[in-house]
Amino acid sequence: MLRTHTCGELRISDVQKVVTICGWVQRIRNLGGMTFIDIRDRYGVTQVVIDEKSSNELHSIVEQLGREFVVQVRGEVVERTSKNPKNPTGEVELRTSNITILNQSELPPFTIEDDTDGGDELRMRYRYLDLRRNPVKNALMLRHTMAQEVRRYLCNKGFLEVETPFLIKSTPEGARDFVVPSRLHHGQFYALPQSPQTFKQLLMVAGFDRYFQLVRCFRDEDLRADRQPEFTQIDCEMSFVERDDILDVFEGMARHLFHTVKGVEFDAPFRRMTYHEAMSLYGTDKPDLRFGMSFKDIGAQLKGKGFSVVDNAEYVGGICARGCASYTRKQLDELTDFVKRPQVGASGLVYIRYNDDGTLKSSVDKFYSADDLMLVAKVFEAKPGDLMLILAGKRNKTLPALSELRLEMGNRLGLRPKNQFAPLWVVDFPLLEWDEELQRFFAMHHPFTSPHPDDIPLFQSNPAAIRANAYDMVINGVEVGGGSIRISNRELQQTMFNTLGFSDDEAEKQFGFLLNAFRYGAPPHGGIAFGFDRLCSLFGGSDSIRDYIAFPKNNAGRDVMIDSPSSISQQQLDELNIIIKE
RNA sequence: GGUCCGGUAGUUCAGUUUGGUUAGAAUACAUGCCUGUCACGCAUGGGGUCGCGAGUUCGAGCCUCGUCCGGACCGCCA
Repeated sequence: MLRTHTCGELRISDVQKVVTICGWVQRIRNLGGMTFIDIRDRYGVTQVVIDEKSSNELHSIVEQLGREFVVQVRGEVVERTSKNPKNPTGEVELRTSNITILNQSELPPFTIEDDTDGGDELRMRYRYLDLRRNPVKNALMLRHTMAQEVRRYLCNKGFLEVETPFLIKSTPEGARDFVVPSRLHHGQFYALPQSPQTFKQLLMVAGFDRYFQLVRCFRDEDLRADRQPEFTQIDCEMSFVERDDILDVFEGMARHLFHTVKGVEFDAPFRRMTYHEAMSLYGTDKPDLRFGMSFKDIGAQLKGKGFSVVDNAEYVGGICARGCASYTRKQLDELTDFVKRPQVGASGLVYIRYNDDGTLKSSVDKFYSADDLMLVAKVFEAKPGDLMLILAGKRNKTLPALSELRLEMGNRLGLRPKNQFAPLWVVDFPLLEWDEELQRFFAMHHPFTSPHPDDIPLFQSNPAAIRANAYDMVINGVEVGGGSIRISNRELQQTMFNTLGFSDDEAEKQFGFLLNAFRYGAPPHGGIAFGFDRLCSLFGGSDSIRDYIAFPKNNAGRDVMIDSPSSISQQQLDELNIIIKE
């Protein structure tokens, strides 16, 4: 070893030891008579001191040093005369007689500091330098810890980690596949898995009754701050279980992670909310329960008073923002502009202000008497000082818009602190979604999700009303995981495919391997998959998952460091029998 | 496929509203001074294809069009 200690471990108890450390030059402070050099590695920063009495040879080496030079420093650990309480190693320093330059460094394009001067693009291009910075390094360390704890918990519960193939076949439904041309089979292609869904079901048929995998998944769709084309799932499946068995095991996993990684405990069981309840109370299937402000339907109180926007609306609902009656005209206009943005899509905003003196003032006083408004205030259980915000319109447009408004008010009122966590299960999702454009049903979760047993007759009469035996874990408004009890019956699976518009032939061609497997004794099974990158960013208190991935891609799906994707040679194209269309 | 924002010193930005002398600041870097700094301090200095191309104009960092790159979002993401 070129070192005896890391840059993060020397303490006052090490005084008088002669040690050797290796690391990068963080900063040089030359005070004339004496020079301080901060040496950094993964573990911390240690100060090296060189004084006037040192040899000329040492001084000439120090003169050559620059930022990010890699050095080996040998010296005696001494107690500092002026200590730095901000640094864990700040009570000691290394009095050196010997510095070896292991490698020089060009001047890096941005400073390697917690608050760097580098912009996003530059830091992505020089990701290996960005990874030297504490915030990014700590994010990856958090990810490591979480991966370890996931494995420890699931291993203790008897889960077996099994790897599944990456070169598989393209299937319809769901996201766009990444595709890999086959050289050995002209005109044929592998696809990269969007998830190991069918393989983990086959593992259940194989009798591996508790499976998990920390696995890369690939989806060729446009990116967002919380979406990468390749991302990691904690993928799990269990046999001989019912829904609540799975919820119990994985609520346990979440608790284990919160306990070991964040020191956070939850006394009560995670709240369980039906999809229907989540939509009507919060306008979304992933409500942020760090704060209340749930929706109240006030159609009954407001309709029939001559205000056409409300009278013609399918849905009239609102939220009550406590203590916001003092909002100025400007603030109310901002909120109106907010809900009218195309991304939110409401046509306008009605407010009712409950003044401190007990009177009510609204933007629609023309249509409503004080008594009318008081009835609304009663529904909201509003008190003097509160502000009621109301939207009206089509139900499936207004609920999501009101959800956006609720989150915006939560942000404005500071009700969404990063270090508070509100987990819940959302259950009883619809099995199917009707696509107006294509005039067909799509599986809301995926085509292997089993319907609620009571709802199976509805396949004939009203498929849209079928509830799925599916569930999501939601934390702070983020869908961190989701799963379902699967169909393990060949006939029911075929009914499902038929409802989705597959002919028997097509189903056989696409999913024959699974249907065949179901001929040979498939156990009842179900599972769940967690978005590991999202889970990490949630634990780390960040909205972007990119910091939790060592080498992420930018928002156009490019890796700007290695410059991919890129062209390939004509020879490679020829081997693959591929012609690029101009 | 679409909408919006940005591209000026190594870096982060100002300057664009109203076209006009030598394009600024901070930081980084270099040199000098400084024996307890830890965002060291002080002084001095170097550093620019104003993303690229075309156009308008006597004159373009600034206006117009195109294009490339980056960021956020909508669609999309079972």
